[in-house]
Amino acid sequence: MSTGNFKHDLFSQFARVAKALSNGHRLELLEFLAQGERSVDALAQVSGLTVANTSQHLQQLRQTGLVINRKAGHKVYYRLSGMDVSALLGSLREVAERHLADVDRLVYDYLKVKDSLEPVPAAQLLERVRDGLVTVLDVRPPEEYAAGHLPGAINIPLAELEKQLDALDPSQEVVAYCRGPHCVLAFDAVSKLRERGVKARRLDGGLPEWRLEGFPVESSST
Amino acid sequence: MSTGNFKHDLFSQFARVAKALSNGHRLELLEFLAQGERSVDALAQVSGLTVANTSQHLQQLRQTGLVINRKAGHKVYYRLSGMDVSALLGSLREVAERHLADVDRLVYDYLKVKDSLEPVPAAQLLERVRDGLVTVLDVRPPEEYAAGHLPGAINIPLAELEKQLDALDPSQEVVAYCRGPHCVLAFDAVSKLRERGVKARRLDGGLPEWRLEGFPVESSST
DNA sequence: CAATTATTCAAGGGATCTATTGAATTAATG
DNA sequence: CATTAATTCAATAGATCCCTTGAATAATTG
Repeated sequence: MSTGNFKHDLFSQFARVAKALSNGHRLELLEFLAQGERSVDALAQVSGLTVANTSQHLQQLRQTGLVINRKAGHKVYYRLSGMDVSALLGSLREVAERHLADVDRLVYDYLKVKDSLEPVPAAQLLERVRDGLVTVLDVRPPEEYAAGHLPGAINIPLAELEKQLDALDPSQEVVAYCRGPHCVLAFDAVSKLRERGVKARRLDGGLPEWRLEGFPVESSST
Repeated sequence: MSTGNFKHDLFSQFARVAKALSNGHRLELLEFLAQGERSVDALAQVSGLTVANTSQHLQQLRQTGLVINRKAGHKVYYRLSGMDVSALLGSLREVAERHLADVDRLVYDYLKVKDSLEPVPAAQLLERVRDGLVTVLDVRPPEEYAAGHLPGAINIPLAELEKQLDALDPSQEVVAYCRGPHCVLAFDAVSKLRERGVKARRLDGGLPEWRLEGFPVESSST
């Protein structure tokens, strides 16, 4: 009977994919890649890993089909192989948050205390942008903003926020977002804005989650 | 700055969950558990693993919150901790099938050749059952059927199928299902039925996927 | 063509994972 | 209360994973 072998082989393949996700550094790399395409050394910089180490992790991700790369000049650019990878990461995040007490506590301690308000659902934000009611604020680094952002969003990286407060219309509510549901940038931005008396909330999820819902994404790259 | 530590800790936790999924045997155990609650030795039997080994794998799954257990008599029964775990497994499956050439080939060689017809979507099956147009056939072992099955489905394990052909109304189309999208039982059942001249198709997905769509599940256990 | 930049390759030690074995718990049974 | 059944625990060897280091490969630049 080859059916036993088939099942075994199939599950082994699924396990390969899970194994690629079974390392914190690789998950972090994937979150960066979910913002857009990036070169190896750019990823090494933002993740704080050695270049060689980054390269090896990326190759593992590539061998399991989670990312693909292209060579341009003497740089190699990696990106997610599809939005289904973002969906998988979202599933993983959700299960971890729901069933691991450690995660729940971490999230509560570091994030929830900073923002007791409910985040704005993506669909609702879209409506309110159409009606001109809110300013959408992207607090990620400019490279990530350039690679893709919410339509009409303005980009003020967190570090610049205090200096550029006047770029915001004080009569409008601000909705801030960054890389994903657990990215601290948007939490910090919202809390800073509120201290300055600006009405601010967080988007529910970051750019990858917005994309996954099928909403339009603007790109500055020409 | 504690934000770096927070991110690191968080991704490490996500990685723990992925690590629990990074072994073929554990994935197989999870697929069995997605059918319903089962004891350790029942799982050891169907998976072909040692009892001690099965127990250790189950404990790893438990430590990452993917399964929970309850003690009854001197048996311990494990089950999935939630349907989000089924959803995560589905995501993993989908990504693997879409991006790993090996999986695509495996599935094609072992399954697609057996059933060139498109499977029936769950929603469509529900309609046709209401109209009394189809016989729903559950080809899993009786324990799994007892733990939960599609409303009105009859249970004929694959091995019994030839003997019990007369239990099927020959004028009706049969829709067969089993444990999931890659479970061979339903594929084999459909092909056997067609050889006997019975009009047969497969359900798209198994019981866990049916549940995930929010459709009703019947249970024989009293 | 030599020098530089970005990435990959190769080898190593230390840690972690897996399956096996046999003993230890725990709860039911006679 | 001794016995049995189901599960877990503990210890072990072999495999795999992770990071570091230093060299090798390509593509670009002067």
